Formats: sequence, C-alpha cells, structure tokens
Amino acid sequence: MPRRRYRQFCPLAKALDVLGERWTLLIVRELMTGPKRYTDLRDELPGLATDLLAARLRELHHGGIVERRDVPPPTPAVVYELTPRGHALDAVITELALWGRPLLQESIDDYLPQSALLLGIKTLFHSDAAADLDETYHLEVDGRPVAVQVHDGTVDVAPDSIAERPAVRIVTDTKGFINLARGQPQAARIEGDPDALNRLGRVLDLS
Amino acid sequence: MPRRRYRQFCPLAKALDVLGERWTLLIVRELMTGPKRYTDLRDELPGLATDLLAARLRELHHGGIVERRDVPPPTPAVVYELTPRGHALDAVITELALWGRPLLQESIDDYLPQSALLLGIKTLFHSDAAADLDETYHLEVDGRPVAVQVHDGTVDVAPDSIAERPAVRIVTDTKGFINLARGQPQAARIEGDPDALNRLGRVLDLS
DNA sequence: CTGCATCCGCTTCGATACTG
DNA sequence: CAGTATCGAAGCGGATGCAG
Repeated sequence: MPRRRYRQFCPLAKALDVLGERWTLLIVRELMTGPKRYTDLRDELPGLATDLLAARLRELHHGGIVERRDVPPPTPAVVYELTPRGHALDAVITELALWGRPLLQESIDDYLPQSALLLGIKTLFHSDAAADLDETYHLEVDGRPVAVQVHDGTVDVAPDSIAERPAVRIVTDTKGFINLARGQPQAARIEGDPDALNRLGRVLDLS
Repeated sequence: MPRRRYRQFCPLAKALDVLGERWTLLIVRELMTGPKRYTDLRDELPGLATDLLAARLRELHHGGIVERRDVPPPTPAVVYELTPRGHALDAVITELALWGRPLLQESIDDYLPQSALLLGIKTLFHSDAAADLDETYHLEVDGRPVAVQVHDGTVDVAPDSIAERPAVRIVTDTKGFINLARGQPQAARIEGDPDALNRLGRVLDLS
C-alpha cells in the first residue's frame, strides 16, 4: 500500500489507492497470462526501475492481488502469480484496453511486450465480424510464436505455442506487427491463403 | 498529456498514459454527473492542489476527454464537462468501482464527495435482490439530498433532488452514512417504514 | 544468474500564498 | 472565481552494488 491515499469513501478511490500508482496495472497485465519470475517481469517492462518493481510486488502482495511462490527444483526460482482477487482485475483491464484502443494509432517506435501482444489481439477482436469463422492463425513476432484461434465468435490466444495447420502464417517483428495492426502490411513475411489474411484483417481491426 | 509515457504498443498502457496520473480518474468521476466549475471540483477533492487540478484539466482537455465551456450571463462562469469520449469512461469507472467495493470496509474517517455517494450507491446496488422492488427512498447526507429510485431491478440516483413520497427518509452525515453502509445504523435520523429500511439494506449491501 | 537494496538527479505532488 | 507562482517533500528512472 502506498503512503499516499485519497481518503475518500468511494469504491473508485479505494481501487485507485491500490492500483493507481505507476506500473501497477501493467504488472498485473503481465501476470494475467500466468506466473512470472522477477527477471522476466523486469525484461518485459523497460523503464521500470528494479527497486520500484520490488516495491510494487510488495504492495500487490500486501493488497492480496499477487502471491509469491517458490518453485521447487529442478528449476528453483521465485514466481509471482495472481490470486483470485488479482484475476478479478480482468474486467478492469479489459475496459481500460477497449477505451485505449483508438490511441494505438499514435504509437510510434514502441515496445511490444508479449502480454501486450496478447491483450492487443483480444482488444482488437471484433466478435460480430467473426460469427461464422472457425480457423487458426500462426503469428510470430520477434521470434515469439502465438497461436490465434477464432471459433464461434470468440478468440483464443495461446502464447509460446505453434498453431497446427494454420490458415495463414505471419512472421514479423515489433515494427512489422504495429504496421500490420494499422492495416499496412510491410516488413512481414506472410505465408498461406491471401483470403485468410483478409479474413483475419476484418476480425482484428484497429478502427 | 503527461511527459512520462510507457512507450508500449498496448491498449492498456495507452489508456494509462492518459488516465494513469494521480487524481485524473477522480476528476472524471466528478464530471460524470454533469458539468462542474473549477471551484466546485476543488472543493470536492480535498488534498488536490489547485495548480495540479488546472494541469489535469489541461491534460484531459488535450486528450479529448473534457471540454471547457463558458456559461453566459446571468451567472457567468467557466464549466468543465465530459465529451462523449469522456463519458465512454463510465464502463472503466464502473469496473474499477466494483473491484474496489470490498475495500470500503477499511474506510475510517474518510471524506464523502457528492459524486462518490452517487457512485457508491450504484456500486453497492444488488440487481438480483431488487427484482420485485419498486419504490423510492430519500437520502440526505450532510444536507445534500439524493433521491434513490429502485425500479425493475435497476437503481436511479438523482443528486440534489427531493424524492416524492419516499418509503423511508434517512438524514445523516458522512460518518453516519459510512456506518450505515456497513450495516451499523447509528447517528442517523430515520423516518418511515422500518420494513422499507430493511428492503433498502438488502438492495444496497456492502458484503 | 536472480532478486533485490542503495545512491543520485530529476520530476511530480501537496500546501500555501498571491493575482487578474 | 479561476487560476499562476513558489517551495519543500515524496516519487520515479537509471546506474551500480551485492548476497544467495
């Protein structure tokens, strides 16, 4: 818990007392896709000072949002994972992301953390445009593969996994993906059915 | 727009670039119930320095969230009001408030702004417990009257308005209301049907 | 190598005073 | 009423150090 509090009898103010500090919700976003180690968190959040990450994790632990767990050998490590209370922030993050979606247009030369890629795909997904669609896409950004599965008007995003028999394979880097999301495919290696790429473009749209 | 940005291609990070600074979302909450003047905002947000309020309003204006408008005579003034983009933050605030609801238990000696009272009532409202309910309650906290109308499983909250023929009238102050929300009615003047008070208590519940 | 703590320069915040 | 000016305190970002 930070020292600075709003001191208001208001559910919004109370939530912001816990979540409102810089980096806090981005750390929660990182943990949304599963437990992570301290160093992995730091690597995915450039600009966040190491001691500040430690402080935020302490506050999140104290707030009942994050649990610290020792992973036994063979690969001993400390991982941080969300509690149920932490996972309940999914709705908060979803709404903030939906609101923030138009702002992605302004993005230039930004970093693309793995979890941001996953959240981005979920946020750009248009359920109504995917009603009759049922296929899988292979996406690979900066060497990190993601399987995107569209099915029954929903999207499933699996990190670090190879899609089997994808309708289209897109291999690119951060810049290429950002341009792709803007509807300007360049610097991307695309293999497969061009129609499938168009279908993907309609389902995952920035506008 | 603040100078500090996350520089991530992520809809959450982009939203937080605009909304993540201290006080920003609380100012939006204040404006959610209608336009307000500079001084009214400052009075409802104790602890917020005047120059910081000016800076936040500038940023919110620049971000397309708040519009500055001159009200012509007979009562000339400057008011700030939300744009459609600003009103779209309703869902964000609602989710944050729902998540923060349990934290209200910890509240001691807090300030209760008018808009926090309204948001609090909307957040504490249990739709399922109000399915067959159709009545109006008069609530008055620190001299500010609020008409709470429960109807068809929804709640309507009208600030600065007197409820007509309310099922119960509750007149209290900040401390009294906070205790009331915790289920400890004390220091509150209550008039009307005791059963109606119980019904209100089931519909508006902290737990 | 991981998981921090410490130090330092800069920015932001909070409180008060002051002005058109 | 609607802000700007000023200033000490706290928070942040980056680099470095260090124990397990």
